[in-house]
Amino acid sequence: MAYDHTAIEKSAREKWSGLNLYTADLADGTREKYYLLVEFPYPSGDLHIGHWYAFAVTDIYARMLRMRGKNVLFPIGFDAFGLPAENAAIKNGVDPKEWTYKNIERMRIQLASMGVSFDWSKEVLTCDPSYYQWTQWLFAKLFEHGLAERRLAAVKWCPKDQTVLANEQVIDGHCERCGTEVVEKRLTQWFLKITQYAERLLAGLETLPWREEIKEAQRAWIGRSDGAYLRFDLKTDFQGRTLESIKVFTTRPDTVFGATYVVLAPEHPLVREITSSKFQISNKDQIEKYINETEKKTERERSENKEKTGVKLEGITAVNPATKEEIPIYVADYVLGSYGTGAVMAVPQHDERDHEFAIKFNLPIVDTKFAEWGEIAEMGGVKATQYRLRDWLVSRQRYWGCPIPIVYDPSGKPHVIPAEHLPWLLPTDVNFTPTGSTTLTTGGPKSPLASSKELKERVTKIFGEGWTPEYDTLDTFVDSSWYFLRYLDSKNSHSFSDPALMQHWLPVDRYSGGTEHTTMHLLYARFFNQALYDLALVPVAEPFKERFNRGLIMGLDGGKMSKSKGNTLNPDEFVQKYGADAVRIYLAFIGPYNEPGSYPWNLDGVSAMRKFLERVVRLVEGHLVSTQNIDTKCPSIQRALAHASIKVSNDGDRFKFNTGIAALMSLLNELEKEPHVSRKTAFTFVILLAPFAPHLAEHLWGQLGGEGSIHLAPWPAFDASLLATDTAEITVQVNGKRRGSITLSLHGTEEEALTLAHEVPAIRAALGGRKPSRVIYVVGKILNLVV
RNA sequence: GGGCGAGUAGCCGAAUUGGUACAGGCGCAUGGCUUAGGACCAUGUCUCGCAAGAGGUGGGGGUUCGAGUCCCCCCUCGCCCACCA
Repeated sequence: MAYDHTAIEKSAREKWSGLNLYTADLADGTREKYYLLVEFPYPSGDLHIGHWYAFAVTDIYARMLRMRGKNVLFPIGFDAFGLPAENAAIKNGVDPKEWTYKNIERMRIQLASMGVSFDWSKEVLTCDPSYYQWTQWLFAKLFEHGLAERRLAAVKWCPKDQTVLANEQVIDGHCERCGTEVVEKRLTQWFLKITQYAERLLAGLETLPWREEIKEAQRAWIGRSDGAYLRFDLKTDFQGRTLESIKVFTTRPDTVFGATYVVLAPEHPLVREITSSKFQISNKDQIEKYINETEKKTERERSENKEKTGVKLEGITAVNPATKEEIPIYVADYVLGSYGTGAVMAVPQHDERDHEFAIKFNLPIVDTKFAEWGEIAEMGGVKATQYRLRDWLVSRQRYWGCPIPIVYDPSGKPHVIPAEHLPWLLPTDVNFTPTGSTTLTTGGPKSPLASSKELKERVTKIFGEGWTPEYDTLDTFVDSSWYFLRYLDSKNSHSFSDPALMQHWLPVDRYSGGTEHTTMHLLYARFFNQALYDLALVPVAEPFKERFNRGLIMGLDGGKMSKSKGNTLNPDEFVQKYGADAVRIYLAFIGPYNEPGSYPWNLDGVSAMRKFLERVVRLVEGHLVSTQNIDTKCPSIQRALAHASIKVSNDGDRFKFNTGIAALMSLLNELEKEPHVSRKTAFTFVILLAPFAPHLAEHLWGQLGGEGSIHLAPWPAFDASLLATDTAEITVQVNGKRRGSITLSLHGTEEEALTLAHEVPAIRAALGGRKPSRVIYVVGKILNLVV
């Protein structure tokens, strides 16, 4: 058999490992730099088709750019902290660290089987102290500048994973990781103040050449709303302390005349104050009961049950600042405590939700005039902007994560752990099982780290008696918010990254990743970098110039691959049968990589790619005997080669590998028709194929007598003039209908085109002797005669 | 419910700026080569028509000499957000 892929791939990989082909020289400023980044994997220990799609296809571009003379940085690492390691520990009693490093070891080998040209010399492992030392250092910087803050807040809690979650990790009221319904808890937790950057994150999008849908998804997530604050004075008939007013946020201050009641969220501090005080509210019990009921509800129940509920505060009213009328105040859970001021003015005439509530509670719905801004300002209205974005909750009550570099003094005040004590090591003497029991904080759950004796002793020893550790670890999204900075200088023990290298290599030129990270990792990383930029720690505010979201490979049934559906496919099976190169080409050919569509796996498709490669082998081997370069003078072959070279290159730039491969197939079809294909032509073809099928191309290169590795060979350069022909076939239309064509010099005039057109019988017939009233002539393309 | 994207052949998909719609592949058909073939090679493959020709990019309208591409309305699917005032 001419194409023994197993042997060919093995020997190609051996050759590469000896040549150190893919190590980027970051200090080399002589060639144009290109930082190609792909989201690093979690070391689950199992390489699936999704990984192939992510890495093998992106690799095509890395290889192509290298051959095109760019200084390419294509690094890889592992996002190695996270729950699965810990769950394995709980379930099987293995050490999370051991579990993780073993998986990494396995995945390195699996990744190598793809023939991906990663630069392993810059590998980062987020779980390694040499890495998380700097995660901690950066966190400390954010803390010092007021961008990390510990505060009591209503947070989302996953009962199964026994940890809090960031807003972004709650999907439809369920835990993003395990799908368990989340509950709300009031806990003191660490937050990164991403909301301070809402405006910057929006503005930055305008500077980026990303697909509109990615930008739009981020804009929607940030959720900017422009409106105003208005004050509704309270009218009370009780003695003692006076509550002056309720501040509401509205995007429609002009509808204030129609506000017929005011609603407070059950979490609104005023509600507590009113019910717990001596105020003369006649239905305190009822209100308290309602608040308790609301607290018991999950987020989902609260939003899914659209039936409006609420309780009126009896004995207290508000004054509409526009009409000066006294209006009732309600507590209702359709108003959220975490957005705006937690209080709204209800305008049933203009707001659907208010309308529904008004109907149910029999409140007036009045048609009103609209207020001018001048009037609103006179009422004390102040323009305001609100965001849907919430601060990023980064505390996790889990073991296998980066320890938060904080200690508490005897009074409970948090202090950053000084840099000299970093890395602040994750203790090993812990009970991994999260207990969920309450602790010293505020009725919060207990983190696994709280079971470590060593950690407590460490703190006492360094900071003194009465000092206590922070027991939570950081959300793993913090780890991955800066890993691409570390790639540039992964061994540096004095700094998180080298300023000069960052200056040269940032921003990342192209970032390839999954759609699911649009409002998580991609947003976090942008925020993190903007913050570091403001602290003069990184040279660019926007870390990623281009962003490409890839699609999804579906199962044979067209559905999303999942173990429960039993429609998963094992890439190893196909690699064994058809070879890694065929699998790579298949994935690249399955659809446009620059559009996040979903592409069903097709068994015939993989074998078709294998056949294509076999034809390539036959072409090359069949012409090995020829030492002459007979066809290199043949203009049609030269044009075909030039065309393919330019097409493959351009399509690569657009991440359209499907059409690039189609161009190679067309080229092969043409070459197969030639009676004689020279060695030089075969060389060219194999070089064009190299980014796609790196192993086979390496093999054929050797057979043809190529020196060294094909992956160091320069991309074939063709003069664009080769493609420029003197003449072109021009479509001739009569009244917009195609009636024939003429062949004409590109320098030909409209008169010449007309003369030639009149010589074509079909065109003459269509004209029927009439003289065109209008002639549209587009050089090299079309001649349209309007009669 | 709102936002964004998409809809092209039996299937996956091509179509730089508005300029010959369907490249490439799959599948299918016919023929060749074969003891045989699920291998390989050749040819064909949007629809109607013997042909000349006519029609055709989810449906309807519009702009234009010319629309898959631009504009308006509708339908379907996908993704994101969703009681965010």
